[in-house]
Amino acid sequence: MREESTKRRMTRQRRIILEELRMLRTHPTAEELFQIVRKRMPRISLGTVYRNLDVLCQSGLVLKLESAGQQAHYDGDVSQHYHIRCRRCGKIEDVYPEEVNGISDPTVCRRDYQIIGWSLIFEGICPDCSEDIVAENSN
Amino acid sequence: MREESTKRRMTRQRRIILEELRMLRTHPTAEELFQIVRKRMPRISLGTVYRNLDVLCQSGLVLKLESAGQQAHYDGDVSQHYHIRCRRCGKIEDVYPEEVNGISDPTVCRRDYQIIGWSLIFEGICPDCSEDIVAENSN
DNA sequence: GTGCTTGCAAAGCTTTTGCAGACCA
DNA sequence: TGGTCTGCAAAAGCTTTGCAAGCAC
Repeated sequence: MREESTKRRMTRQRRIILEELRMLRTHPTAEELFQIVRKRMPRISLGTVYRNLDVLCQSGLVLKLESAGQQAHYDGDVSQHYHIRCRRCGKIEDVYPEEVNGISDPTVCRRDYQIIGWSLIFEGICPDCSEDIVAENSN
Repeated sequence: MREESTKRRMTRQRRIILEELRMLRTHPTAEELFQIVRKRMPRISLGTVYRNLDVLCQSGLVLKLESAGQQAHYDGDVSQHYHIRCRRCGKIEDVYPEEVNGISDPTVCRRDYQIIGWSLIFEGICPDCSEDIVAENSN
């Protein structure tokens, strides 16, 4: 069965979540963003924040920074840039392309951090799944 | 109070977990590795697998792939390489340095995948935490 | 009016932890 | 023998989901 694309609606909740996230220079968790949005919409629920962040990610308007086992962080800036995470407090900050001098020598990226390591992860659709998707859509 | 370094023991469980992980070319979750190790040690518990993977990561013998979706994945190969994750099935595969032609043009990384994006995450200790650590150790 | 979305609360999943007994060095 | 480690089970923490009412289009 072909998956129909769902018609999204720009609800007040969705708009405010996006607005607030874009105003932040930090990369809040869903919970943190919930606390912020709550000031403008006291009755909004955490579940709604999660649902909307998910929709916004799928639309490409928001970036989800996943870190397994812990809380995901969200980024309202989808332009090309990288991140640095503090292994102790979990805070995530931006790293801009001009700060990085190549993946083979990434130690010189932010002078104020003690760099321990880095990871480069590509995202895509594997050959098996590509086949499945084609099969699904040919029904 | 200064943290004393703990004396680690190479128990049968720890050894087998490391052995099995090193034999795999995949990057299993704790649960998956648990199922594998279980065949050799039927009474091992999932908690033990988690605890040992944590110890092995701290020793630098194992890599924890956190930014890899919901569950953490573990890698027994700690030599320099990158990863690619399928956004549909969650599978993680290796990407070797020679396949990557620079972070500004990462689309040419694996011909058999449809690349959607990539992320570069640095890990370190932020300035605030560095201060805290110094303060803690000066007691 | 249709059907996507919300608030609320409960459920689900992954990971962590407390404890008593077991085991490595 | 001492202190680390294990198995078991319960707890913790983050995220998802079911449902009836609400709202965007």
